[in-house]
Amino acid sequence: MKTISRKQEIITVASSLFNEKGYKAVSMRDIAKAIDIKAASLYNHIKSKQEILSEIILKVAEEFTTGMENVVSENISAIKKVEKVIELHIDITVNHSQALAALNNDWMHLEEKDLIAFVKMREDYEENFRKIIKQGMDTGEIKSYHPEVILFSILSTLRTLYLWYQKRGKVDVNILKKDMVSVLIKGIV
Amino acid sequence: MKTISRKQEIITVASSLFNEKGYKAVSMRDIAKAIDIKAASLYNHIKSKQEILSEIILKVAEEFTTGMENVVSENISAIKKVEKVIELHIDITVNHSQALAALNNDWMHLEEKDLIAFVKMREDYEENFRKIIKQGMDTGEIKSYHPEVILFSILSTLRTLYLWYQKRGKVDVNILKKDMVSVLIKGIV
DNA sequence: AATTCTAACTAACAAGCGTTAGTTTTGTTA
DNA sequence: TAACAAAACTAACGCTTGTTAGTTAGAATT
Repeated sequence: MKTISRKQEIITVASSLFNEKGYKAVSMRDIAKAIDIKAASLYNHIKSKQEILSEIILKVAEEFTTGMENVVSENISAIKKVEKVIELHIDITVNHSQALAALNNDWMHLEEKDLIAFVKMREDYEENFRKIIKQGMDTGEIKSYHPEVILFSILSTLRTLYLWYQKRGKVDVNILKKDMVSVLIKGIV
Repeated sequence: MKTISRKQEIITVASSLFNEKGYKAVSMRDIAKAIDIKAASLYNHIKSKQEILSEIILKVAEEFTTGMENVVSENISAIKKVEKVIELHIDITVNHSQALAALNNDWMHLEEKDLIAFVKMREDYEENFRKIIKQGMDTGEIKSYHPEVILFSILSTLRTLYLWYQKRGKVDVNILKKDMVSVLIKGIV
C-alpha cells in the first residue's frame, strides 16, 4: 500500500491554505500545523517557502503551455480550437482548482527566475490564443469585433472558473464543458 | 488652491501598492516610504492598516451595490439591464481600477465586521444579477442555458476587466462599452 | 548487532511586522 | 509675538516571520 510522499502532502496542504488566504498570509507554521508537525520539520522535505510556491504555480503553468501548444498544432478550424482550449481550462480547473488560486493571485511573489519564466509562459499562451482568434476572423468563422476584447472576455471567464467550481461544488465535467462552450462561443442572444 | 488630504493620499498610494503586491505583502513602512514620511506618521491620519483596506474596498463595493439597485429598479428590458450593468462595471473600472485589485484579491483580510458586510453585498449583487438573467429567460430575450453559467461568464469578464484596463492603458471608455456589450451579449459567432 | 538514513524534534537567530509613546517641527490664528 | 494645532519625527514595544543548527527516535540496511 503506497502513500503519497510527505513533500507532496506539504504542497497539497499549502495549496489549500494559499487558496484561502494567499501566499503572504500563510506562514510556515500554519502549513506545519495543518500537517501536525513543527515548522522546522518542513525543511527536511522542501528547500524553502518559495520552492513550495514555485512548484505549485509552475506545474500547472506548464500544463497550460503544453496543452495550448497541442491545440495550436492541430489541423482543425479556429472554432474547434477555441472549443479545445475551453476544455483544456476546464480539465485543469477540475484537477487543480486550488493551485489556480496561487497561479492567479500569487504569481508576483515568485522569485525572479521563476517569475520571468512564468510571465513568458503567460504571454506566449495569450499570444497563441490571439492567433487562434485572428485565424477565425480571417476565415470568417468569428465575427470581427476587436480581437483583444474577445480574447480578454473568454480568457477572463476561463481563468476565474476555479472560483465558481469551488463554490458550486462538483459539477459534472461534461455538462460544464458543453454549457461553457455554448455560452462562450454562441453568446446568450 | 486646495490639495487633497493626506489621508486620501495615503489611501491612494496604498491602493496602488496593494494592487501590485497584495495587502499582506505591503507593509506600513512601504506605504510611508512611497509618500516620503516615516511609518509612525501615518497614524496621525489613519487608525490602522485595516482601516485603509476597509476604506478602499467598501467604498467601491457600495458603488456597485447602489449602481445595481438603480438598474434593477428601472422599468426596462432584461437585455437593457444587462447592458447597464456592463456599463456600470466599466465606469467603476475606469475610475477605481486599483481599488478593484484589493476588492477582488484581499477582501478576505477585512476584519470580521467589514468582512460580513462585504460578503453580504457581494451575494446581494449576484442575486440581483441572477434575477435579471432569469427575467430575460422568462421573456425569451435570453437563451435558456444554465443561468448560473451565463451569470458566471459575464461577471467573470467584468470583474477581471481592471487587469486588462491597466495593461492596455487608457482605452476610450465609449468604445470599450460598445465592444463589451457586443461580445458579452451577442457572443462571437 | 552495528550502522546509516529518515524525519521528527527543541531552541534560537536576525529581520520585519503593526503600532504606541513621547517629542519636535511647522504653519496658522489670536 | 505668543499660543495652538497639525503633522512630522525618534525610539521602542512585543510579536511573528522564514530559516538554521544541533539533537533524537525509529526504521532500514549492512
